[in-house]
Amino acid sequence: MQLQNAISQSISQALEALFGLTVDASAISLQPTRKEFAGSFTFVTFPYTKQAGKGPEQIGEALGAYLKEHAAEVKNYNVVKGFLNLEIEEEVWVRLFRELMTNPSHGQATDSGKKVMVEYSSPNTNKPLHLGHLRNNFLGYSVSEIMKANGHDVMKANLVNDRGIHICKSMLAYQKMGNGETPESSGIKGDHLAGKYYVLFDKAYKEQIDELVAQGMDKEEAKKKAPLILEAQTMLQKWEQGDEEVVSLWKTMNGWVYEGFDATYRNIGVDFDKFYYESETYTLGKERVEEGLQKGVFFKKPDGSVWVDLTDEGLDEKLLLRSDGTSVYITQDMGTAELKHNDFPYDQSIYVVADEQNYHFQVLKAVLKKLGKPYAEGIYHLSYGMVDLPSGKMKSREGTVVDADELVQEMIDTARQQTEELGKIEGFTPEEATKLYHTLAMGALKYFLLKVDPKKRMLFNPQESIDFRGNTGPFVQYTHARISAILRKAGEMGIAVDAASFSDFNNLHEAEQEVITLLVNYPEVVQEAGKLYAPSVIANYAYELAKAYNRFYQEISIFNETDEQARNFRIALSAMVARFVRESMSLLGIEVPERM
RNA sequence: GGCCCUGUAGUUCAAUGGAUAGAAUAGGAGUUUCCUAAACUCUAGAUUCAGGUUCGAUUCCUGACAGGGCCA
Repeated sequence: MQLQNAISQSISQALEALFGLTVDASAISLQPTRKEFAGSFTFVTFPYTKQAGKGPEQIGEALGAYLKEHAAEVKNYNVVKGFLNLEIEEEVWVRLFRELMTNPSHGQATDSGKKVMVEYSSPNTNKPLHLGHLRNNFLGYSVSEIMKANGHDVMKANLVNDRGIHICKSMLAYQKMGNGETPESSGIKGDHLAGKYYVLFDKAYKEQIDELVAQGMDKEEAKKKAPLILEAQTMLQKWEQGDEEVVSLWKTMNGWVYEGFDATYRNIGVDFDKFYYESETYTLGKERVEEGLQKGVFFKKPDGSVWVDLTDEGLDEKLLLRSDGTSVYITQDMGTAELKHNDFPYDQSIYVVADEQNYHFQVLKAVLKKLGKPYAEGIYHLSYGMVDLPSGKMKSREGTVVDADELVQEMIDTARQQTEELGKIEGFTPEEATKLYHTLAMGALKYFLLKVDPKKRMLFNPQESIDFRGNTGPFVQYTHARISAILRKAGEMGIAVDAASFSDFNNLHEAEQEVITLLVNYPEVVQEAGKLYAPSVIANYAYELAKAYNRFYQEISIFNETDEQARNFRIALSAMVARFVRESMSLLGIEVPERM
């Protein structure tokens, strides 16, 4: 921000004037002053002791005195050990506040000219979404919004895994046991219906295995020889040959699943600009293999399989094409990377995929680099950890999966219950109340999943995690609702929110100054979040802002203030907090209510 | 066996190499003639271990230990 730059400049000049040191202003780092000391910015003198030939405290004192004298922004200073704390003139804060008030694009970067593709969600069409998918979806959506705020042109893509043996399993079970059941006839949401048959398949398959083992067959062999799995494999072959009956069933069942996914996506508030289907892309990539062979960067083994040697990158040799000419996952991904780049010539391609695929993406990037693809450099794997339950890892086969739709519904029920207990729905129409419960439920859930560093495995405890107090989404939402009440009242009183209404105001409370500092900092936070692909940075910011405001709200009265300018300023300050709470939360995909 | 990720209060999470390691929750004590107490204030409590680099290490490096993942 400008203020920091100005101070860095002054420090640079001071170092030159006092000690004859030439230090570029951009190399001078300022940090926010810790709460227990007076001041807003802190300059650390230790790194300059040798060059200056003075002790840290001496340097601090000399710099502080010089800055107080020469830098208009600096009101006062104090030196603790080697830390120079600088206090800023109050009118500087008020001026900065007025500037951001009248700047509608504070926090929205100008067009960067860069294209960024974000692939996320990417579900299988054989079962409904679960808690892990929610982390993925929220991350993908939020990172997309953060990239937009950083001025990039963003395309959100979803690569649907709609083919393969897992779908055939559901289809086969449906053929055998479905009796023509449909989402309409059963009242079961399409994706859940497909999931039901996937589970049925697995159960029957297991029984067959047990039977074979009981007859004396080795377990591994039984897994391969069970009639059901053989049938499923036959079905996959038929699908690949375009068998009419199989393809028709596949289309029908996938159609149900898409309707189900659509409903879930709408409910959780995520969307996509483009869908890719693996059924359309799974044959791609073989041309890339051919290209690599011609360029001599891939090699063929005697059995005809194609490999790439990545040992120079610290990776292994990797299979790219089987000896029978069929492709593997990495082959397909090479193809889709090219396809995506043709569709949308990205500078950066972000893949939001779980961390079990870390190695896979290292390989993908390395292989594309070997092929000399310029877009390889822009590939970034946004890797995230599993969501664990208190009982351990989620396992679909053991029925310990937290279903996304059910979880959202539970959150909504909890929101309703809590709101009713607190007696907060007075004056709400039923529609407004329903909307509020949804907003709160999604706020709690999204915030909970996004406030944590994506890399980390996280624990989801259904009892403890659904909290509406403390460092949570609803806490931030509550702050917005409180401010909205203030703004409504100000409106009724005919007080307009504008900078002119407090033109002579200058006397800031500490709590007010803290809030302004946070507001002024918002664009940097957005930048930081973009650089790190980290919604958690935004979540922390929103929390800090809400917390700082609540302190102000508690300590300082607005409408009892007799000084009109001070009152107007506080209303304006409140309005700006509401604005940036709203903006930062929207980067997380979270809505904020007017009342709650 | 090789490679990758993660180890911080009882618990769930923070901390561009900087000060006395922050929050939340659970525990203890308070705040309502006043704009929404889903709030605020106070209190107690933690860096897995051993080396190294540095004026300074939760952070960087090496090695253990623990948890998780990937590749055969």
